[in-house]
Amino acid sequence: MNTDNTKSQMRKGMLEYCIMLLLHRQPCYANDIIQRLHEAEMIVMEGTLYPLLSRLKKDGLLGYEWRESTQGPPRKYYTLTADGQEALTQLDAGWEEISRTVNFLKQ
Amino acid sequence: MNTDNTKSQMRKGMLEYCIMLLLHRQPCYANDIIQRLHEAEMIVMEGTLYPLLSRLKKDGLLGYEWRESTQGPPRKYYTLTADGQEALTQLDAGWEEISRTVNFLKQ
DNA sequence: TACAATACCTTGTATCGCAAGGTACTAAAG
DNA sequence: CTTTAGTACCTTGCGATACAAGGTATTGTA
Repeated sequence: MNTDNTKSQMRKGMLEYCIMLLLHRQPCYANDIIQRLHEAEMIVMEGTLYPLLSRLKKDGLLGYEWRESTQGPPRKYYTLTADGQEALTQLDAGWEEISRTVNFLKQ
Repeated sequence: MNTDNTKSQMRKGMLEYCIMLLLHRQPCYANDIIQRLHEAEMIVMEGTLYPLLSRLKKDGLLGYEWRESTQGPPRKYYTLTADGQEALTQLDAGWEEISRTVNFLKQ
């Protein structure tokens, strides 16, 4: 079997939650997010992250501001909006529910 | 925002894991699975479950046997194969990893 | 024989993660 | 001034999945 694929599927949707958890603490730009999630043992690809950030921005959950960089082009620093905070609260509940379900099934 | 969709996405892939956790304990047929997962607060649709069971069967993770029913047509009772047990162990590790990641990000 | 209940399965749609590739800006080297 | 390397942002095409809706087959009862 290809458990890698299944594990990848298990991460689906979790990414959105993890990114919002991250931005809840501090503004980040794309490479920040990739690196910090990597430290948390969650691998994210660029091709996954950018469309996700754009979607959350479009849904009003994220905002961003441009900041200059000393070593290259300017960066988009994303932050949680008020709606984003509220959505995060609901996703916290969703995570708790999944967690309860798994622990219940595992006994 | 539509957090329902996000929650649905968060469950993606988890379903496979939860079903295997369930079958690890006892053989079940489709409606058993739907009902037991419902008790564990995880909603599954028929149109989701049947293709998933077929796929796991095809991958050699599940086997099944027909059993007569006193109230209707016979039922397919699915069980975990040896390969399925092994895959379940790997998925346990995957779940632990995700769980660690989320808890790390939540501090 | 007709009908309802149960059980299994298929098709079409939307969404997502990912690999690959592309564009634009900055700074340093020639 | 031009070229090159590095950084940052974004898009396209593909495979996989959950779900809604609809279909088929078997059983028992009226």
